[in-house]
Amino acid sequence: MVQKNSIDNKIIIICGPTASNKSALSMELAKLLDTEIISADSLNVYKKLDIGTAKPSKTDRETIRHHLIDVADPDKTFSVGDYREIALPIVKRIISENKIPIICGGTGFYINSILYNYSYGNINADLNVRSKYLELAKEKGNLYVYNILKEKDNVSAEKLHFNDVKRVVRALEICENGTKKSEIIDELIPNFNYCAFSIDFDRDELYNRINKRVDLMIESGLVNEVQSLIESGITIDNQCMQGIGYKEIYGYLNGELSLSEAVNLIKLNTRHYAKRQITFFKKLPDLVYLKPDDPKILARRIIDLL
RNA sequence: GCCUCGGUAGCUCAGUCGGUAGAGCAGGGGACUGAAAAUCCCCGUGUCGGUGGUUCGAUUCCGCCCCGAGGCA
Repeated sequence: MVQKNSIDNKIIIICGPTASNKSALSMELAKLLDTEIISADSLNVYKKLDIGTAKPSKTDRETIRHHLIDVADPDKTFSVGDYREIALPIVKRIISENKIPIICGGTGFYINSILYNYSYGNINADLNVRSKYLELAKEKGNLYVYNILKEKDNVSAEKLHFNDVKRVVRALEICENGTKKSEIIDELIPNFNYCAFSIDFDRDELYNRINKRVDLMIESGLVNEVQSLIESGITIDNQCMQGIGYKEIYGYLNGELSLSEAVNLIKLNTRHYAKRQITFFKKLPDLVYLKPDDPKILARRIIDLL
């Protein structure tokens, strides 16, 4: 066990692209620090999505307490707001027990919700507003909807591309509820004294790891997992089915793709996703990049750095 | 052996009536305030198979050669 010094408000963040060994590192670290892990992953929150989300194993979860895993049913929507509402109290509780919480995950958007007091306009998702504008965009084009936003909140519109329909619609959603997105002024000061780490694989190596991992998921029964989700009534319209690995296998089971086409697509989409994650995390201040190594060694190194 | 069609970006291909070339995909970079594994934006120099010839100038026309696909013997 490692001596705990002044850990006021201290948290550890293990982030970075998919397939970079974050979970293994967090496990080692949690063991050494005798603490708990808070997952920051937009699909780990869903029950029944295990293989395709590379969810931590039962054994790992019995050894170290994990949070924000299996907190939503697959037919439900889930948002950053939901995430923060559950995660923040847990982080605070662990700190109050004089331990250092470990946030581990690849969803930078979720990590930010813990780190900063984003208000998100304090407005919930409004499915009616969304579908209204989405349909309008389909009928009359993205630019048409964008121009509506321009009238209602020009400042926000200026910051968005007219094709970025989801963000345009979200901005309109905020308008419909009285405020303007551009009037949100959040002071972005970290809530915690954080140390953030990411394992920095060479791009080629990371992509190899991704390809192998996808093959492994298929071997482990991803197709069956998707099949049983479908049998339980989940469709492509459910939010969780937007997950990489799920939408492609859905396409295969639907007869739109051959299995090998689906698998190749999963690999491709995962690579693209990893690249987006890398870009996102570049903006996290003071992120420490670790050279790839055995998780136990990396965990030790992190403790030395604390 | 003869005939035909190909050989252009990592891949699939377009194109230049002769003035050294451009799409999609891959790949790279970026954005990100309640869908984020989502959504969106930007980035294209490559002995135009090789070699001779014609020409002010050839990837483009002509000859020969090499490679691939098909056809006839």
